[in-house]
This record gives sequence, C-alpha cells and structure tokens, in this order.
Amino acid sequence: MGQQQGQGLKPTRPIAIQVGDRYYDISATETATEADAGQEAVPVTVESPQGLSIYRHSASHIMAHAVKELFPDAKVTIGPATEDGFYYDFDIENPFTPEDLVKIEKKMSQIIKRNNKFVRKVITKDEAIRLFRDMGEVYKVEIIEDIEDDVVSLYEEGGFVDLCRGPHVPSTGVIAAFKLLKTAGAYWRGSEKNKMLQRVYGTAFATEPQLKDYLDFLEEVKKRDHRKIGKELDLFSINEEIGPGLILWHPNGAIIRMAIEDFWRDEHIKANYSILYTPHIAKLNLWQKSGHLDFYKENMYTPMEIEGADYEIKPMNCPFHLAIYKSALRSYRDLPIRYAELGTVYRYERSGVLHGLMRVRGFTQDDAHIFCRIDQIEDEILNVLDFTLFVLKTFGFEQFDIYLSTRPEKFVGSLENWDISTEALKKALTTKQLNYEIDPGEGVFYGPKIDIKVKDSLNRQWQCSTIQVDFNNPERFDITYRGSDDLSHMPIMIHRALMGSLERFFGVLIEHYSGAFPLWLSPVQLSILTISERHTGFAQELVDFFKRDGIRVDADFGDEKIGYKIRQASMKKVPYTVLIGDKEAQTATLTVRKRNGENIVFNTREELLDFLRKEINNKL
RNA sequence: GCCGAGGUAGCACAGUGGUAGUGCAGCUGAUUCGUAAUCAGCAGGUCGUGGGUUCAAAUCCCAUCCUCGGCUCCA
Repeated sequence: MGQQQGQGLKPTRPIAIQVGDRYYDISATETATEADAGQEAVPVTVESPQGLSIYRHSASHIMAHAVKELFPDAKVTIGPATEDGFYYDFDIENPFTPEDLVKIEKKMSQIIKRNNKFVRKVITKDEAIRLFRDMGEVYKVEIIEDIEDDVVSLYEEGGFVDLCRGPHVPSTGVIAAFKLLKTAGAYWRGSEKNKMLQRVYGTAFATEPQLKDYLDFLEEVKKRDHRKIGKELDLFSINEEIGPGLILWHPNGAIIRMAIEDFWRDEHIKANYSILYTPHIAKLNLWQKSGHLDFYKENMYTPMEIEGADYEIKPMNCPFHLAIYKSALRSYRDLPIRYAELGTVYRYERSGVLHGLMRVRGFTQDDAHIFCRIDQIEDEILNVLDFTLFVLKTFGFEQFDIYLSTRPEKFVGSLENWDISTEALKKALTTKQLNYEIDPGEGVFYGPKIDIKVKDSLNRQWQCSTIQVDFNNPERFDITYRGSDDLSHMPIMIHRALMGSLERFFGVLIEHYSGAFPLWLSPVQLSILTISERHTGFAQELVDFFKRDGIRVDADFGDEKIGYKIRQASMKKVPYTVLIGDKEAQTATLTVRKRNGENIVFNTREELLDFLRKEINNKL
C-alpha cells in the first residue's frame, strides 16, 4: 500500500531549477548565477524526467534518514534515483527483514510529515572527510577521497547529513507518494571483491494515483510472467534432476517452437540463406583457434575426453560455419555466402543469474553468418535490417530501439575496415530511416554492431536481434576468396541473430501475448465442444474435417456442462471455440466463439476453414 | 558465485516439536445441460535430498541441491 502523507505538491510547482544543462536547488539561485552567469533559470517540475529523478533521489535521502533513526549502526553508502524509483545501499550487521521495510516506510512518513527543509552546505574536502570520519561513515569518506574538487556539498534535512551533489526538493513534505518495494544484497561499488551491502529499493511518484498505476503495472508484469503462464499452459518446464537452466519443451511449447522454426526456415530460404546443421561438440583446439578459450572461457564448460583428445560442448556456432566456408575454394562470384543455422549452444551462466527461459544454460540461436566482400557490406546490412524488422513485426512487435556500438579501446582489425563497416552500418540505418542511438566504444573487440531491442505490449524493452561485423574470425581461420584480380582476399564476416535465442524469444512472446498467442502460433487453434452426448458423432466429424486440413483441433465431448467446457478452453487461451448442439447438427451453421467472448457465424464448415486458413497464413 | 527469501499431493497454498490438511486438477458414479466452475464418493505425500538433536521433527541444528528477488544505475 502506498503511504499517504505530506502536503503533496501541485504538478506545476517547481521543485528545482535548470540553468543550461545543470540542475540546482530552487533556493540556490545565487549558486546558479555564479556558475552559469547570464543564463536563464528554468523551473523544473516533477513532471519532467529530471524532476522526477530529483524527487526520487530526495526520497532516497529520506529513506537513509529513516534507516539511520531506526538502525543507528547502519553505515550509509549511495542512494541514487533509478529508471523507475530509487534505492539506497547500507552496510548493516543484520539484513533487513520484510517487517523492517514496513518500519522504515512508517518512519519515512513521519519524516515527510515533519516537512524538514533540505539545506545545502559547501565545505572543503578535508572538512568533509573529518566530518564523516567522526560520524563513522567510512564509505562516505572513501567517496570523498575520490572526488577531484576541493570542495564538496552536503545536504542536511532534520539533522540527517549526507554527502550529496544534489539538487533536492525544497523540503521532505514535498514527497507525496512513495513505496518501498524490496530488499536485496548488492556489492559495494558493484564488485564481488567488495563487501556485500544491503539495498532497499523503493519508488516515488508525484501523486498517489501515479504510484498506484505503477504498482498495478508491477502486478500485470507478475500475471504475465512467462514462468507462470508456461506452467498454466503446459508450455515448458525446468527439472531439477535434469539441471538448472536447461529447458524441456512440452508438447504445447514444442508446437509453438515448430511454428516459429518453420516460419524461420521458409523465410531464410526465400532470403537466399543456406541452412546448415553442425555438431554439438568439437575438439578443444577449435576453440583455441577461434580465440574463445582466451576471451570466452568463463562461459564455457570443462572439456570431456574422447580417445585421448579433449572435446568441448559448443558455446558458439561460428567456427563450424567457418569450417564449411573453408571446405572449398571460394570465388568473389560466390559472395555473399549466407549460412544460417538453428544452432543449439551451451554456455555456463552463474546459478544466481538463471531466469526461466530468459537466461538459460542451453539455448538455440537463430544464428547466421554472412561472408561478403567489403563493398557488399552495406547491402548486406540493409538486407539483414529489413529481414530482422520483418521477422520481429510478424511476431507482433511494432516498436524498436536500435543501438549502434562503435569501436572500443581494445580492438582487432584495421582502422580502415572499422571505419568502412561502421559507416556501412550507419548508412543502412539512415537509408531505412531508423532512429538509433550510438553507444560509443561499446562494440565488441572484433567489430561494430547494431543491437535491436523490441518493445513488448507492456512497453518493456527486450534485446533480441544483433548484427555484428567480425574482423577477427576471418583472420584466425584464414578464410579467403579468389578475387577478379586472381589474388586471395579475406572476406568480411557478419554474425546476426534475429530472435537471439529461441528460448528467450519464446519467453518474450509469452509475456508479450500474455499466453494468448495469435492463431498461427496457438498450440490449439480450434476447440470443438459438445452440448450433450447426442452431438458427439457430428462433432467428431467436424474434428476430423479440420484436422485433415492441418488445423490443430482439440475436442471436449465430456459430460460436463457447456459453461465448464468454455471455461476450460478460455483458460487455455484457445483462439476459437465451436459449440455443437442441436442447432448445429441440424443446420450446418457454425457459431464460433472468439477468445474475447464475441461470436462469429459461419454458414458452412468450409467457410470457417477458409477463415482460419487465411488468418494462419497471414500470421495475424 | 555472493546476500536475502523459499522448496509440503500434478498445480496453488495452510500447517513452527505430539496421528500431514484445504481448494483445483485426477479417478468412479450420478447428471445430458447452449456461452467462464453440476453434485457425490474415492484415491493421491519417505513434507527437496543427506546427516544430526529429541521419547517424538514438515517444524530445531548442520550440509547439500533447486527455485525466487537482487548484485550495471555510482555523493
């Protein structure tokens, strides 16, 4: 439950000011004018993203204050605003319990009621170090020591002093709606080498209804959890005896996977890819050659010995595709060569990070490697982009966030090639009129890449597709083609995955559709239900009719009432249900109940079949 | 891996030292019914696993496996 407190605030009331691209306390006009002489101070309200972030940061201070009042031994560390709330990390002997969370929340409400003013103070570094050392706040001392300025700022509110850059809302009473969400362990400065701190997550909004909307959203996320729906619809399971992070695809999940794979294969063949199959293990030396043993070792399993040679279960498909490329002499006329494989790979993921279908240890990539000349790279990228968006749109994703990652500090390949291919990626994105963000220096060491994240029906981002240029593997495997000049040249290699991993993509689909898959993916497409026993014969005839044409039909001729059968079909999220009673047996007319309860009438069974076929073929 | 919370029937959960329970699902029988749950009966569990404490352990202790929330947001 959200806490009701404080005086609240009018949405239009400023909580801070902005001068240029800097933010200041509302009270600190002098500071602002000093630093940014001549520029106008613009009021910032909680309506703006920056305003909300300031507001939440203030809430995190109030939380730290509450914790210090309740647990004087706790040492404070950092407490930033996050994308959808805030957190604060504490070094404390006993981790917080859920009851502690309630206590902290109550204490925060009291502090908010007190409406203490946030007061900014600037002191020298030395003074600050002394101050926090005397308070026993060793983490703050450590932070101050790393600060380069000679002076640091403090914020005080009702006797609670914290090192903070600010700005803050004018007073604690401004916080109108907040809620503490969960506790978690978190390493000091995010490093496992450091001490484990106790983190408290919370969120704050300008108004109670906004907070409620957010909490409702969290509920909806829970309802759509692919692990929950996966169980309800009997799609997949993970079995302790088999191993964590290893997916068992049940019949219902497998049928969906087959539909996805069939679509994938058909479209790849249309797009001039060659489909490959490669083994699941290979000699360890292969991974030495590919460099995976050097830079990917922590994700690889320990090798197994077969007749004196070490073999390794594959974490990647590329070396196999390279081997197939190398199996013959290639001419410039052969390029581009496009190899695609639904390749199952196994990667070690630490037990704590495994998560349903989203983070697993064995998964199937919809992998492809394109070998081309440098002058073909732009066209290829263009094709891949088109192809990717087509595939993603087919699965009902309409919105994408695209990121271009450029050359990192450590890299292989020539500067020239980096420049040409980075430009090619950019140009392809521009040609397609796609908005993208540049992640400078975030490319993989072997080449620049484009990542495409889809937005699902809850507006959450999921990384699926990736398109990566690779200068490393062609060199390591010494692949070549014979040019028109009769000389040997090295082709460029492009890795790409559209869905990423089938497991993960399936998980995203489950949550995106909330288990109500479109017809072409639904495990059961048509459910035929009888009103009473005497309709069984006619109903069976219909079942056979639709099955003959490849429709996935489910029948319930049991002696339950029709309401019960409809409920069963509804809960399984079957797209279409046909009820068979006297009316149908006599007139040939079929009334079809859609998932949303609407009815559609068909004059003949052929008409219904035609309707279903169309919807399946159009993948709607 | 680390911190915390969990693991009880196919599923969802209750049970904190004294004979393992509820609902749904399953099975059997009755019912033959028109748009989200018909009624009754029956069956189902070495309480994650291994060890320990105790007259007695789902319950307390230790170990271990698995699941869940986090561990990138830097005053």
